[in-house]
Amino acid sequence: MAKRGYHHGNLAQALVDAALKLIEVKGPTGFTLSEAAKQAGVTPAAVYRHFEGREDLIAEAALQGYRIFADLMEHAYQSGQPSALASFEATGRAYLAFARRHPGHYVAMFESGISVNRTPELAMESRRAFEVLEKAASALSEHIPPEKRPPPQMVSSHIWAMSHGVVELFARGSPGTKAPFPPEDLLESGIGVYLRGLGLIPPDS
Amino acid sequence: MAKRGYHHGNLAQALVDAALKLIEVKGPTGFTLSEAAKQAGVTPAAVYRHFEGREDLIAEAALQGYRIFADLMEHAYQSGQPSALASFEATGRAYLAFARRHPGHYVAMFESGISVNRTPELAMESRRAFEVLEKAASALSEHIPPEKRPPPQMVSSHIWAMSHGVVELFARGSPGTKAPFPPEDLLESGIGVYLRGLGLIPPDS
DNA sequence: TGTACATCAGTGAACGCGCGTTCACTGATGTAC
DNA sequence: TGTACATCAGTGAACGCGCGTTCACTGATGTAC
Repeated sequence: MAKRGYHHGNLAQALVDAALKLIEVKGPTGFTLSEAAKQAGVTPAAVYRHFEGREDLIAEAALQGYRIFADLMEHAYQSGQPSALASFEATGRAYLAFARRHPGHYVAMFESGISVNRTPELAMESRRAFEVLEKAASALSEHIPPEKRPPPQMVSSHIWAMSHGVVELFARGSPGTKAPFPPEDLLESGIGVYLRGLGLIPPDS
Repeated sequence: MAKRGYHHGNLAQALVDAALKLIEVKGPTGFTLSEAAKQAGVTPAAVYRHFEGREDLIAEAALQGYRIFADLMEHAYQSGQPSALASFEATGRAYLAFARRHPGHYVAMFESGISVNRTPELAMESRRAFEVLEKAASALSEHIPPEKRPPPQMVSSHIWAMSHGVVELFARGSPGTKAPFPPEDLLESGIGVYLRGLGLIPPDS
């Protein structure tokens, strides 16, 4: 990162970092290639030495986000072992923690409009992340009597939806929406009620 | 709407409609004032006879969306009366139905970046919509023993989050995300599990 | 019913702007000998 | 260790574009008499 005069040293990553900062601050719309270049102390043309163009730069930011996200989810899953319930709850918390700690990445991944099928690598990393959630849901399902057991993919979809909804509506400075509760509490309690509904937590705990 | 030569007749609404169509098709980013004007068969400058500018046009589209949304929610709430449970479930379904039937409005309201506090009218209509959800949650809470009753606003936040998450992740042609289940089923079942978790539906139904 | 005129709702040309992208270039770096 | 040279990673000027917005204008509409 040390600037050595003419050559930058690590421009590619500096551009990604600048892009992430811009996306975080000004939204996916506010990001421009020129501004990111300026932020990195470089001419817009220099970007083309490292990326194919604007879209490609966002895609790289998203890819790095999915990598961090998947790692975080996997780590959270492991941390709850061998309890299926603890693992599941940990991944839910990890989702929100990621969104809060890496808002630029989160927006690049979910709101920038880039398709996860843009490159095989991107598709792979996003699958890796969500497979953790599905695996956690699957293990959890084992504790439900088969006749009233919903498909694990449905369970993971529910949790994903609630997590994403909490992030979008309450965790960000969403315009004009004041959060009635801390997002962490909201997600925690929401998942709690949900798990109780699955019969996995005693009704009066 | 009939075009009477020089004068348009109902240009303001035609512009809103064009904006909604554009937002629906090309996302909140894809919308431009010029394009909307062209769509309506009019010069960009003509827009300024009816709106203060680009933002004002989006705000009007969002306002109309909140009006429809609030009406729909209120109607759904009424339709479930006098059962608190039926009312609650109906409002959840109405949320998703609105998002599907009015995708342009939905995006203008929740993804265009316009603040709900932009005008008092906008703030009022959005409050009206979400107060229905809170009222439904409140009535529902009456059926829960006080000592294990969560704050109604928390319950409505949970449902709002899950609804919004389902819409964003599974109901739209979200890039690269294939829906594992129909969004309607996903939301219905998710709310079902949640209500069971609140003890409002018998565990084995 | 017919005419004069004020009001209204458009036009079309022009603006300044920042954007993404291209191109020939050049200064810095690193390697072969 | 020193020099020649290929490669690399930047520059800076230029482009065409569509954007939002402004302005003086003009044709259409509707009303008073």
